[in-house]
Amino acid sequence: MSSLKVACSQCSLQELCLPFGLSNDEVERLDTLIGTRRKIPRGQHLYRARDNFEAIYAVKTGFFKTDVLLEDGREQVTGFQMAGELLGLDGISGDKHSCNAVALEDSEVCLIPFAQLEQLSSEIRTLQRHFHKVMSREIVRDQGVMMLLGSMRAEERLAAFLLNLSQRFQARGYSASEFHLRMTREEIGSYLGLKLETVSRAFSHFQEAGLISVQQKHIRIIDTDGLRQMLNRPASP
Amino acid sequence: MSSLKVACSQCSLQELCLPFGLSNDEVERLDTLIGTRRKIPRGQHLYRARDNFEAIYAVKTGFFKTDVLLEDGREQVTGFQMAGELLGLDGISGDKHSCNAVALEDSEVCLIPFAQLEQLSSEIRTLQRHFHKVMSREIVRDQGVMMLLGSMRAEERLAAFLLNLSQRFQARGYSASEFHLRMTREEIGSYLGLKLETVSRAFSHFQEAGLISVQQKHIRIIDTDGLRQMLNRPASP
DNA sequence: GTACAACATTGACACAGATCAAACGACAGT
DNA sequence: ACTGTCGTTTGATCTGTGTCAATGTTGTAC
Repeated sequence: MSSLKVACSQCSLQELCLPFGLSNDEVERLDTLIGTRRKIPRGQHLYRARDNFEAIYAVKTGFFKTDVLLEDGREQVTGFQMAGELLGLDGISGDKHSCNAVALEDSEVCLIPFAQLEQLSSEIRTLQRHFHKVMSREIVRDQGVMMLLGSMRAEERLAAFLLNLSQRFQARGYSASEFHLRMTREEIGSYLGLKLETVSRAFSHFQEAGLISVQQKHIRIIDTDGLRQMLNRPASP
Repeated sequence: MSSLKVACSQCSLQELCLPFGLSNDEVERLDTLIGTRRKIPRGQHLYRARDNFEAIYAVKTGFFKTDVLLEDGREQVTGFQMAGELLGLDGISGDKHSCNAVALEDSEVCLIPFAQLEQLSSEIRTLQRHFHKVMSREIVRDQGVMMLLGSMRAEERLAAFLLNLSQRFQARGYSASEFHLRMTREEIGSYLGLKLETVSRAFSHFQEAGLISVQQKHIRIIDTDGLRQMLNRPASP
């Protein structure tokens, strides 16, 4: 786990990440606080539930999952995070992390000491505002996941998941229609409240229907509108 | 919808609400910002999805639900809020509310203009800190709901729900073992990702098992530990 | 190149919870 | 007290997804 100097002002993810909306001057002040980058090899934890909380993390490169474990071993994946997204907001409330964050591929994160971030955000209005928006966006995202888990059927969930990934890849300059899944069917299933076999069958079915093409972890979206129409389909007559 | 002057410094909910941890002086500064209280009769909306966001709300008395609606009419209840809890944090991210907030009984809320709250929280360190904790707590709560919806069986979900309500009533000085549900079976079901019939059957089953007594909306918890043991029960052989 | 381990697909069957339906209870308005 | 409405309970049946099991595929270590 090496660490090196890094600067938001040089970072191509500015517009997706914490510095969004800041002036050049302000980004430079943010730089003074974001001291180090950390490499997390695939499979390793960035933090674990019950670890002390002192910093949040911005994904610089790579891909993470967050999950919560029940005593009996059941796992719930609560999210997948990609470049520019923040990790660790769960820790603020109780000074301990409440979930695990695991790298799904070799990744790098920028470490943002939280006490200093609070200090700086009380000085820089736009930073404060943006940080609040980021936290709120997380709450809204969670509402969406609840909708998905509480009211949608298996194939709707998977369609929503694929469309969401597609849109996030696109926002990062990657193809919206072709990408590589970093997570296993089991992790997708855990996130969507389904078993891995159900996920696999839904993939196959989408492929048969000509909506996507699947080869293991490689996904190509052929018919985005068709996928969208999979949503809002309560029952199937 | 009447409005009247109100002060945190006089409020018995201080310890559960936004002023938590503030000094007397600081609470008085908070008073200057929390101008009005609003009465919301049962069944009325406090706000709706897509309403402009300008304030958050603290529940002074009463009981709310928040929900998200899909175009096809499906509803997902995303939470129930009681005295001292904040409503509206979802609106910060997009300057519009992303869910509906409905009073489940005649209620009163304190209106907290958000721009002013941000201003004050940049001046009062403990307020800033506490506000961040409140937002983070919401994120952690949502993780719990995801766990519930994604990995638990019907009776586990209901047991978790009852224990959660019980604990929150207790924190407000009410009985932990005896309370009145403000929501219908359908609303509970929507929150828990179940149909109302399943909720009703689970209540009946808990009653037969001697864990609780149910008479319509009146609940008495007889065996808290028994209820707790309903959790962490993956499968039944 | 071969062998192994991890992950993915597919099929057959089981079951938890959904759906459909009927009856019951509580409460509000007359 | 009577009636209608809304919410709840309970039963019978159906079905989407889980479970169990076998086979296929990919990537890695030797």
